[in-house]
Amino acid sequence: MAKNDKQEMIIDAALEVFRDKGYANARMADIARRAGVSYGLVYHYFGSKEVLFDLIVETWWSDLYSMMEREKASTAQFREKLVNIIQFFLDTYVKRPNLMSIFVSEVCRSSVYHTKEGLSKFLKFFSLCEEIMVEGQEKGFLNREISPHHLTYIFYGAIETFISVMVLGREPLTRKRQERATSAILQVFIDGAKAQAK
Amino acid sequence: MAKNDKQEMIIDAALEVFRDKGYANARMADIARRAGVSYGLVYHYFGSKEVLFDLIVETWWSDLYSMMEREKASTAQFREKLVNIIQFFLDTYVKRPNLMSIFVSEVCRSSVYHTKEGLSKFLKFFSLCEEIMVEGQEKGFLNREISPHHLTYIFYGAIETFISVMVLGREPLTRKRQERATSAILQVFIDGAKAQAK
Amino acid sequence: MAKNDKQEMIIDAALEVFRDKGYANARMADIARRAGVSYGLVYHYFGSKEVLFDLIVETWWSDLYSMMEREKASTAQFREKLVNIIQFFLDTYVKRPNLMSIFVSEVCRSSVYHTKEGLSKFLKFFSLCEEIMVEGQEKGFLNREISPHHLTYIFYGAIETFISVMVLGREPLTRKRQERATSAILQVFIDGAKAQAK
Amino acid sequence: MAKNDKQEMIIDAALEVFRDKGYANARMADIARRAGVSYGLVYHYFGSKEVLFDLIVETWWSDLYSMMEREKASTAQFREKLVNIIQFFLDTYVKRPNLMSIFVSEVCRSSVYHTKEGLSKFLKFFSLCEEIMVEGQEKGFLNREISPHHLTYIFYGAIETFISVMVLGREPLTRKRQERATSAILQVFIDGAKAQAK
DNA sequence: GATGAATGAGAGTTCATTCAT
DNA sequence: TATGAATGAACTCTCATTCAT
Repeated sequence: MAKNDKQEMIIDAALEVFRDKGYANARMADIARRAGVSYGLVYHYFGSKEVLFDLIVETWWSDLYSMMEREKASTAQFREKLVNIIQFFLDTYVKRPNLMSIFVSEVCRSSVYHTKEGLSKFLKFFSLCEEIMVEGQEKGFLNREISPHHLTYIFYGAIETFISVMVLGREPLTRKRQERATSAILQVFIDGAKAQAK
Repeated sequence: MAKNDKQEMIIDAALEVFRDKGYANARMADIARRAGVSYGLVYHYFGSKEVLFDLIVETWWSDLYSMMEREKASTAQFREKLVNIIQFFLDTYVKRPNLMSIFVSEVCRSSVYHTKEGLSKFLKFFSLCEEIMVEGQEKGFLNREISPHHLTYIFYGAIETFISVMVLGREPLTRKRQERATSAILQVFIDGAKAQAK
Repeated sequence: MAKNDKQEMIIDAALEVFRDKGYANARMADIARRAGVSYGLVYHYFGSKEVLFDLIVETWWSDLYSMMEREKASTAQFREKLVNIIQFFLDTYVKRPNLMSIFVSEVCRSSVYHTKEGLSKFLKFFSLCEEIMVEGQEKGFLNREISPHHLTYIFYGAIETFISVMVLGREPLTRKRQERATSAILQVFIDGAKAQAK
Repeated sequence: MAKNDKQEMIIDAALEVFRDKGYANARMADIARRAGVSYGLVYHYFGSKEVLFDLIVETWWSDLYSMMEREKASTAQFREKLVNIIQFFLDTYVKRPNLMSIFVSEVCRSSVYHTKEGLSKFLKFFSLCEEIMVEGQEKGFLNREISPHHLTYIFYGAIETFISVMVLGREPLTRKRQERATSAILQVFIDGAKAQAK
């Protein structure tokens, strides 16, 4: 108990510090101080700054892949799958805002992160997303003439930009805003933004 | 001549080093070495790492704003304006790949960058983009029921994700791919990704 | 123990290095080397060169003020108070020669020191000294027609010049010399230097 | 003409910069900028920072020695000689305040200065002063029982402290204050500060 | 005479990490 | 488990000085 307590306090502190300062400017001493432990203990449990960071980021990827695999295997309607993907991001923003911030600010575009094995993490996600898009095409929901790559970029780009704007502005996300965002993304992605014919 | 030569060599070297290592891990000595000058000279001309970085990023924002203002004021068809915005990003990727990389990796999501006045730079861009979306709604091209904020996020998110994937994968961009990407974004944004009725 | 040992070793080393090279030319690496520790440890304990220097100088001011307050409050004869003030400086020269050197060379006239809050430190000392001079006037020992400012400058100037000459010449101060200096200062200050009438 | 103009502008600028920042923190670029010339020209004329500083300080010593030699050789009354010495310092403070500031802040106590041949400069001055004190004793003005060393320290210490207080406080010196300071120093030095018998 | 581009030794400081206790 | 003293590589930045023009 006590052991897990301290470990979790360190991880929580790390989430805050990485969010506030970014990986490069986060100091182990900051993390230890915010967790209320000595920095020796951070090393005792986590070995290095990089390991601690990777551990945190790994929980994100792991959750993301789980969700994507689940949707891929699911028998739900295609539209429902898209909704679930959008909701996953928005829910994570609500429930684990620090993790979401770190993903946006330190992972999804960071050259530093990508010098490591980071690119492959993304490619795996994109690949899962593409499979779902292919399924949408095969089931007759999506236009077969548009490449699944492109579909993925547009769909994911919309979500990521939404999330990023909220992260950067530290905006709260109410249930109502969440629904409106979801439906806006879906509507444009499926039906386009053009003016409705009467 | 000689003077501008050296200054430009330093800026070019900085573009490469910032692209490769990111702001935090870029060393002034790297930049100087790659430019073939002493690091004293980098300070002679640019004062500090931060100033040098800001100078580079400023050229990006300045070009971006110019383009957006031009499109806003233009009398071209709405669809044409969207095409021009997309082309601006793709052209910059082709002509100034290092600048584009830095924007993607160090600016558009960097927590470090956003602790400074960075957020306002984005808001200004989004605001210009929204004005164009509003124009599209007023001219009857775009659905008035979707908020201009949302339209902006979706449109820009698609572009940014395209660019990011190319940057991270260091992919070349042929004219043909450029055209296909443009039309994919436009088609989905305007008409949606749903399967075409026969 | 060990902790205080190292801290004191660093302070002692700093006293030597600041004395030998002055603040501006003292290198933190010198201090660390002379203390037999890494320079990281100097920063661990003292944060910066300036903090370390200020800490040292503060001990001087603090001791000086304590002595002056003590004399002010004392019920001793006025002449005795002057003797005690002179003795304080001479004793400090004997017991803490490095501190005295630093005061003479780096504080009492240093433009660098005075750009900080240094001037006020002096004014406080002068002010305490003046109060004692006023007391001397009120008790009928000192000539009321001479301004307490002037009395202070002359009295203190004599002491400081004695000390400075010893510091600059690295002269030893025997008990006997100490007594002769004290009585010379007192005699001239009180009775003047003019030839004695027979 | 033009040549001397620039040289003098550089020296004047150096006086200001050395006064404001002290030798260690004065930058050649500051001096050049304040003189309105390139820093290459400062080197062209003066060779190095140290040479420039020494040149300035040398004018002080040279003027001081001239005055002291003049007084030594003079047939004036002893008291008059003391007055002239005091006046020399006060006049220099009025006419060349920057030079006086530099002497007080950077020369008279600076350990940096004294690592060079600085101490001998002082000893020469003290030696001249002592000769005058000896003359005072021999002519029956000064008490023969007080060592000429001590007489020198007390007399000079009074002057230096007066000057220092004005320098540090950047106080103006009116003719009236000048007279009062002179007579206070003289009175105490000759007759002492003790209360006058009625 | 005059400029300022160019150099690079050198200094302060940071901070991840180790390890004795 | 837990601490924080201790280390030193690494980095940014300064600035006196040189020298081609």
